[in-house]
Amino acid sequence: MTKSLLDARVAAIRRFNRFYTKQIGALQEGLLDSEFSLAEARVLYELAHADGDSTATGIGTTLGLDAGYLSRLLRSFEERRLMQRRPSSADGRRSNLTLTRKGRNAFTRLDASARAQVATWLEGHPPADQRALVTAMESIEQVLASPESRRGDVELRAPRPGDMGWVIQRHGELYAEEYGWSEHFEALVAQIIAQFMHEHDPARERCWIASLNGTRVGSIFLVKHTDTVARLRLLLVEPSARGMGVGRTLVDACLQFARDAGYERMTLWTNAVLNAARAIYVSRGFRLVREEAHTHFGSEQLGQDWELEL
Amino acid sequence: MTKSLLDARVAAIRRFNRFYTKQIGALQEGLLDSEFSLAEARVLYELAHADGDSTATGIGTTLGLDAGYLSRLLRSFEERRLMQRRPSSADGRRSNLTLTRKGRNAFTRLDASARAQVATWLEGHPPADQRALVTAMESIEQVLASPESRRGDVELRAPRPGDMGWVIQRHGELYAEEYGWSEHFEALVAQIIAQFMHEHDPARERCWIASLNGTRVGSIFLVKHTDTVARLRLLLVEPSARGMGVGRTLVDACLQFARDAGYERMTLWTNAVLNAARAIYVSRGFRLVREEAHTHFGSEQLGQDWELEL
DNA sequence: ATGAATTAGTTGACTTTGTCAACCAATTCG
DNA sequence: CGAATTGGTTGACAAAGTCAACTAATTCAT
Repeated sequence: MTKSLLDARVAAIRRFNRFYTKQIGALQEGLLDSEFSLAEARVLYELAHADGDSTATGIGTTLGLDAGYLSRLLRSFEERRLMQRRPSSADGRRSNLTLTRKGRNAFTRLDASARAQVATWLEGHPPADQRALVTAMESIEQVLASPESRRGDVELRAPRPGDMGWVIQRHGELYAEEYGWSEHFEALVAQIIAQFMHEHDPARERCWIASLNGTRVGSIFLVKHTDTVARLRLLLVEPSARGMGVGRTLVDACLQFARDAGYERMTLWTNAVLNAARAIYVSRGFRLVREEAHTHFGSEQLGQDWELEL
Repeated sequence: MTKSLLDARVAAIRRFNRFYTKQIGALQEGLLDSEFSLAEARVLYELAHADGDSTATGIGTTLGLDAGYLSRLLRSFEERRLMQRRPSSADGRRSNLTLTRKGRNAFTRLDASARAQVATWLEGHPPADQRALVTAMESIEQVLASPESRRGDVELRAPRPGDMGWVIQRHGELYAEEYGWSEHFEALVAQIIAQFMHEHDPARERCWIASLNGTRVGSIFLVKHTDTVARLRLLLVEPSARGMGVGRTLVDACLQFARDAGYERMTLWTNAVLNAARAIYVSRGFRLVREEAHTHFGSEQLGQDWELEL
């Protein structure tokens, strides 16, 4: 990556941090007239959401609080009869922390008022902004969350409004960005999809959209080539979701469906530069049957026909 | 809006706030081994970026700091020879604050190390994630920034890779969401666009994409109906950009182009529910020439043909 | 099995950060 | 002109956070 691009991103992130520091400050003013400080409210939240099996150290590390500070904070909770400690049976040093009924009530009240405050604030923005906001926040969380926790399950589903356009859009953008392909490629994709939407036999032709945590991350189409030969088209996996087996899942869904629909063979056309896709085809038993150079998408490409007996 | 939708959004925002509170905490640990506290660093930033004409109260309100706290903080800056006060000529109560050379140097060092820290952190994420992150952050800022500051200029441009897919996608999503139209509408849009991409005469047919701060916010197409009659199609304005004259700008570009291209008349087909679009057509002199009910998109609609002598 | 190292948690001493009310002096408003 | 407001300072104080030293239970290495 170029230095200037990284610099620009760093600047954008620092700007956002400054901006959101103020934002969070504004939203947390509601705590001022509650009986809890910000740190207390955060701890209370953790206690309420891991009820029974939270320990002081656990809370300390998740919230990044100093052990000493937390210790005093917890003692004050105990003195206010909001929380109880039970010595851990497994480890004599540890205590298990549970909210008392009073503590749970206090949390419920606090939570409700915080929710109401955010709701009021949110209602001051037009619905379209609200949606944009939530989408953007979710995408930030997803990117920054640890790789383990972001491995939500990839789900395959039937297309919904906007999905077909998305497939065209992402094909156009990604192949232009990664391989420099011209607008003729996007035009070809649009042509294929318009044709598919206009008329397809749902019993023998189908499209799947892969989604991860509600975000579109991939697509694949199976269409009829002849009565006995199925054709796989438009396999796409978002860069952000690569290496998670999305492509394999999509191809396997196609194979399964093609077998069930009574096809005897599957064929597909791809290009030699697409290494990741080829690896999947090879692993599923496809064989390369023909290669032909072409320049349909603005540069010299090696088109390939692959086939598989079902 | 339904209650549950608002609730879900509120929950998402609160989750993000908790999440990002930790994130910011982690990123600010770099300050620990500098000579400045977080509050000091923020004030220093403000001083460096409004050099000469910043006042104590101004900084206090932008950063949300208590006047008393800030007063002491500024005195400590003065004692450390980082900053100077000059009494304001306009207002005897005020002082204008300027960083000394030493102060500017200190800021430069601090800024460089903060930037390096963010860069290191950012480089731990794949480029696709970085891009997603920056995009999402910019979109949050844009939504939450004051309405004045977000009125960047709307620009019209020729389509680029992904744009055509985007037009299809947003038509499909928006009309499904706002009017409950079926997938047949997206199919129609895909058909029109596939046709346009496959073959159009750039001298007499054209597409414009409206963009605001680099984000796509609208589209319009002008195609040949007959040699003397132009047809306007696929006028779309993102909800987030409505009320900013995007639609008018797009229609006017079409009218201008059609006149220059030698057309004598312009026609368009729309539906009665689309009030905002109709207002634009009326204001530009279009006349309603025919209405016809249809159910192409899943519900009873009143299709309308409009015309304008150029 | 045992001594060393680590971990969970506490405590005292301390700094930083932030709040509140009272106050002064210059400015603006009616 | 006097009252209200604004920019800024100060004292007193509370909240938030840091650091090092400590105890007791547990784990690890040999």
